Amino acid sequence: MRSSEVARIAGVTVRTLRHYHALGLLPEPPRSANGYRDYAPADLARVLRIKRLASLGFPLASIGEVMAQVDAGASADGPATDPLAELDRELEQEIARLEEQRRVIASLRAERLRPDLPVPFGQALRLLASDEDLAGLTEEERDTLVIAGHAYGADDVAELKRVAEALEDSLDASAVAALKARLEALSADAPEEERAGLVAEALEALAPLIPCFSRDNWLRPPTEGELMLEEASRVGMNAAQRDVIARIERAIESLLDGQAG
Amino acid sequence: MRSSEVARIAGVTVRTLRHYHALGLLPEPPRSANGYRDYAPADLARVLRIKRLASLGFPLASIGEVMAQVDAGASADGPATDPLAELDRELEQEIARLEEQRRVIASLRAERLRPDLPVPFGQALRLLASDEDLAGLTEEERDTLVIAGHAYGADDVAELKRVAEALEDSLDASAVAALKARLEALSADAPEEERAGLVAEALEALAPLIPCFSRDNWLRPPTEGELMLEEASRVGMNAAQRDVIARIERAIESLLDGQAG
DNA sequence: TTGCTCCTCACGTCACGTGAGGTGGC
DNA sequence: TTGCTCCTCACGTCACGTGAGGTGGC
Repeated sequence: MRSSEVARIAGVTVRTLRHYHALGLLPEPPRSANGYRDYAPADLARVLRIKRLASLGFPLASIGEVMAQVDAGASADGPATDPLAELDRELEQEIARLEEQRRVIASLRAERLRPDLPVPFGQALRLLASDEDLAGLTEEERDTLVIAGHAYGADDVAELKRVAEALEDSLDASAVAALKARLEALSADAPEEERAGLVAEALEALAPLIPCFSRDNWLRPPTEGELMLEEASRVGMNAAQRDVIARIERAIESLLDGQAG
Repeated sequence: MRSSEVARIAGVTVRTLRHYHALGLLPEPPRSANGYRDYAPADLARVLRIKRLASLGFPLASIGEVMAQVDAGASADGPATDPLAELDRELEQEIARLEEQRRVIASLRAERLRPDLPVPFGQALRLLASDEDLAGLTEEERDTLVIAGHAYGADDVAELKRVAEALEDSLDASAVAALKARLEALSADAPEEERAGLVAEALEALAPLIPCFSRDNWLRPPTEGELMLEEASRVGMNAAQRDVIARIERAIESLLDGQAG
């Protein structure tokens, strides 16, 4: 019979038959006088077997072997490596992967988190910033958050959450906003007096948070990701602004270091 | 920074970065004097965002749009078509497909059926033939079964099961085997007398099964698959054998046709 | 000169889909 | 001559992996 008949009856396309030929899964039938392929019922049967095994999830590359094993009568001797069992394990793993994706998606949707941030980081962020805060971020701030989301480990996120809880009742939001505005307005050639003032006021405002900070997190050598995070957070800052930030960080570090002694 | 740094920190390969460039997902950074790409923190952030969205299951081709939608602040206006919801539906369907495959595999394993036959057909076959029967099939017989498995619909399988049940208590297995042997031994030039005798004896032996046969199944016009099935079942038979089979079938058909009147 | 890092093609993967361009029987 | 069916390349899909072959700074 013609290729189109085989294809129609088997429910595949002619191209599929060619593909099976190319893979060596289906033998090339003899040609009739006009060069058309002339298939026998055995070829149809083989196509049907291939189709069924493929529908179970076997890759075509392994179906030849599976069919040979079935034909050899894998029933009696108890096959050393059961292809069905192996395939089942793979399907199980694939399903587990997809279900994990769905769980993450469900969390993102339920908590209205940014889908391009890790869920735990996004949750911590929720405690620190309102929807409007997040909507009003500059591109640089958003990129910094994305890099932080990647660089922060579980302990960093825990620290973030502690800070967030402390913030709720101990911090004066308008004071923080005022400090942030003054830092942004700081010109590159700001005098030492102005810088030192900013550092001191910032440390005073941050004082209630110091106990939340983790000595481990602050004093261990930074990872590559954390270095990139610092770089990202300083994009667009001038020398004076970087100086002030660095001095605040060093002050916090020495406070934490002193705690231990 | 260099491409290898970005790749290492982001946990991808340099080739992946090139791929994102080629897709237009990641802008080409400026080159330094030696022609090396010089990435900014914003590029790292973009790679991280792409990676995370890809890990959720978004195809790369749609991630550009998803990121734009996230940046546009899809939070306030309630996005007309939520990409996360759509993705979740697709994942759900994919999981359902894989679970169906696992269910079929579980049936095949539990009932020790041939994995290249449909489960219901294999179950019916189990009632008709023992493991040894199936192991002793010729290639032609096996191919015929495979094609039958595909050609038979639910009603054909039901008929098969009725026949199997009737067989258990009403049929003489040795008589059937003897008839089969005589048919196989029939020479192409067998005289009419011998043929007619075989037809009559076969009909007598099959008599208890006639009530199990479905008038609908036997008298409706055959499908293409059924025609191929008949062709497959006659592979290797000579003219006399085909004649005998055809006469048995016609006799059964006229019996069933008569039932209705 | 020997490594190391970067660069640009370009083919391979998986199971086919989809033309493109040509031929034989009605 | 016009359709219809078959044929053989051969590129495209998806997200990169994997060389191949060349270059620049130590």
